[in-house]
Amino acid sequence: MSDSLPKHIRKFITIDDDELTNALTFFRPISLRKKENLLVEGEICKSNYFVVSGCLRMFFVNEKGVEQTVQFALENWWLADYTSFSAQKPAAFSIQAVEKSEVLAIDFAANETLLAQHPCLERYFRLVHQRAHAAAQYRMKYHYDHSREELYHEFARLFPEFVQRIPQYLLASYLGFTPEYLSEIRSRKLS
Amino acid sequence: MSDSLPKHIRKFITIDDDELTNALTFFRPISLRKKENLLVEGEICKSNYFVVSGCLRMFFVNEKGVEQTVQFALENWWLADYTSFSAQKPAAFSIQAVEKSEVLAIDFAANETLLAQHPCLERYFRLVHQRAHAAAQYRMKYHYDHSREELYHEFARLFPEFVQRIPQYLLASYLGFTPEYLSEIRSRKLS
DNA sequence: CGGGCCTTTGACTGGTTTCAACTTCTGTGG
DNA sequence: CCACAGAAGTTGAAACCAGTCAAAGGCCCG
Repeated sequence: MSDSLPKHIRKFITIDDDELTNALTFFRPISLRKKENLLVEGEICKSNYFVVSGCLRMFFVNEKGVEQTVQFALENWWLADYTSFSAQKPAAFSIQAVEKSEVLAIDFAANETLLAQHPCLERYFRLVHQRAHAAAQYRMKYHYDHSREELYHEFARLFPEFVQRIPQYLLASYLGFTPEYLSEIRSRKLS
Repeated sequence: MSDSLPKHIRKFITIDDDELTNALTFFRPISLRKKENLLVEGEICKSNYFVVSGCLRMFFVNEKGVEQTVQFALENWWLADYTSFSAQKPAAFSIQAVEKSEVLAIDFAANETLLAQHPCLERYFRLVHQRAHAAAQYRMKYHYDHSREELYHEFARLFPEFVQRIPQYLLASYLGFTPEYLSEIRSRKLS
């Protein structure tokens, strides 16, 4: 198993070696090929996923049958449909690997046991969710504050390597517009 | 002090009376008139706020000088600029009372002490942030899935009493469009 | 009773979508 | 290693959703 999760945990809390080692036994490694699914809309989101390497995306299919990407998760990010995971009820989203990926999964029940046995991890997950909450507030601000075209330029400025890494139609989907329009924006910028 | 916070805490965790009573001493009650500010953009978000009664909103001022509301908080919701609160750096948002409100505030330093003395509250805040994170995922879905007009009808269907309670221009701001357009939507529905 | 804020209405504008056709890239099997 | 099929990206024209601006009307609160 990679050591990226223990390293990530220690960025947020202090925890001794024995307890950390034991905690890690609750996680299950999963290897994914490109486009392989971890969760399909309508199923129950059984696990919370930590990305060791690669990239996941969460999406849903809208009324017109088009896939709308709502979130990406790169290395060291957690991802799940938390409404589904928390209540163990059907998910509104699907989760899929954008590229070949390694993730660590923790099931709902294992998660409860883990936190009961190692209460110090409550703090870790509190900080992880608080950070995600903060990020969601900023993300809403970006959407309110910018036109679609500006969203693209902002995103490309903030995450230039990521823009290279993923296909354009996924980026367009994430930013909330059509691949055709993204194509137009890009050609405009070149001239 | 109202008992709404202890009740809320006990919806999420079990905690004995003494510990809960002591924990409550860390919070400071604040009364707000309509339009009174708790936080102004550029200041540091010193506290996390729990709404006992009334309604808060978080907003920023865009390049055109227009206030954009990104979030409301009703009874039993927590609100803060969590980027600013976590790092104690200048806020990107302002927080203001929409109507006469009673809130409980906990300062950054008091929050750290509270959690150190009462680690069981890490779980409470973990669950609160996880719920907020889940809500943010659904909110993004709504924005991707619906036109502006549909957003209004969905919102009015889900929170009819709230639509009555707040002025239209704030609702328009929250849904991401202009008061003029909201007015047009409403007149269309009547005929 | 008055003033200012909120809401409504209408004409015009433009950013973005839709649709369809075409080109380029990618990967998989022969 | 090449060929080919499907996926991804580009281009352009027409349509539309929603914003902007300006002006008038309603309503709350002092």
